[in-house]
Amino acid sequence: MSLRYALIALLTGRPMTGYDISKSFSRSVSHVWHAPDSQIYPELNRMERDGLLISVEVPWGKKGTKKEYHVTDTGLADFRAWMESPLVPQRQRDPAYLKAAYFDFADPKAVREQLRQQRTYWEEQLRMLEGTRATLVDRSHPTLAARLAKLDEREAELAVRFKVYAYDGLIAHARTELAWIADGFALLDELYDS
Amino acid sequence: MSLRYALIALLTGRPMTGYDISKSFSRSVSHVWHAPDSQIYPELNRMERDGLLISVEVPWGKKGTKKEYHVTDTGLADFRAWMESPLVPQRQRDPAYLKAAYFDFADPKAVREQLRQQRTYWEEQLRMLEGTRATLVDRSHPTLAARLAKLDEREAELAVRFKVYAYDGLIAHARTELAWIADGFALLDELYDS
DNA sequence: TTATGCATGTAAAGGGTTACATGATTTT
DNA sequence: AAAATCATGTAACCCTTTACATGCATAA
Repeated sequence: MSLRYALIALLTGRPMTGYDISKSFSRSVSHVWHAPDSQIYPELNRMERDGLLISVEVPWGKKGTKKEYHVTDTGLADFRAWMESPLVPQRQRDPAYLKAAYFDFADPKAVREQLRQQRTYWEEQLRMLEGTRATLVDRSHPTLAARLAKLDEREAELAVRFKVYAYDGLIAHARTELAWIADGFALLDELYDS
Repeated sequence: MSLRYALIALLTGRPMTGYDISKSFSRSVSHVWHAPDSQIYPELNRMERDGLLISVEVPWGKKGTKKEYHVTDTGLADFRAWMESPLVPQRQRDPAYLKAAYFDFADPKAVREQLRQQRTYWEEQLRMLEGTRATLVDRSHPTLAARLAKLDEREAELAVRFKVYAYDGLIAHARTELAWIADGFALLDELYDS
């Protein structure tokens, strides 16, 4: 059910087409939420049916049109209600920890290779998160900038600070993963090499 | 697909019934993986059909029997293959970060209440994780103890160290969440109270 | 004898992934 | 003229959740 709130959140910045949203979801927004096209378009239709969004037909090229989605008052009220509802704790289901607990079943070389892949992945994540964080701080992030234009300075300050706060959480998480991976290499050295 | 490997992992410790597994999944094992009864029993049947497990009928009470599942050689080979296969990075989809990025849409009082709930949840998680970690270190953890009985000291050392390593990752994660939550309270104080 | 625990599921619905499908528009 | 981008989906499958269903065994 969170997909629909991720969509409303995005659309509070500016009206977008399904395609725009899809692109956002494969770029910086994907740090906070991800969904493929095939999930986005049907959900937008359901949300319009439920009155959370309205679509406006906008000309595209010579003959075509595209649908730009706007958040309705109902949609915004729904979003606020969700924002204030208690957060259901996520169940642990990360294969990385499951695998780590049973590393003794795998060849140490294969384990090292996996740790290297994980390290590369999280280093890249961290780099992107820090890059996006910087664009939030200097207010150059496109979606954020669009939203800030509609707000006064006090409101803009809040919007920016909370987004930076969310990114700080993601960055801390990435750094924790990297530290754990480094510990993994050290453990392998201790258990197998010496 | 990881559920089946979580099940094999558990069953390498000792043969179990679906009920035993279900109980493990709602106790300490849930830190690493979680699944409800309704997912476990059908999956065990599919795994037996696929030759990864065999079930042995064991008497239970006067008339009844229960099915104890054992990992087959095929199952173990499959598990090892999975252990050495590359880890697919998990897509980010945690509502906590999504919400945090839009805290300006919610009433500060409601936000504080959510942070309190999150803090309580993670404090409890941390307490449980540290408790379980201790039972791994002193080898009193029941499932681990059962497995260690079948291993020599060198193998036992590896099994224990990797499990502790996995828990260290989970503990670091919980601490990172708690630090982030504390930062959230500080941010609210700064933005709304002074 | 009543409550708790042990044992094993089915059914329906929701959410997510992967693959496929199609056509217009803009850029090179 | 070809390639990249914009635009909008459908279909099938898989995994997970929630709710329901049933009955025996053992301990208080």
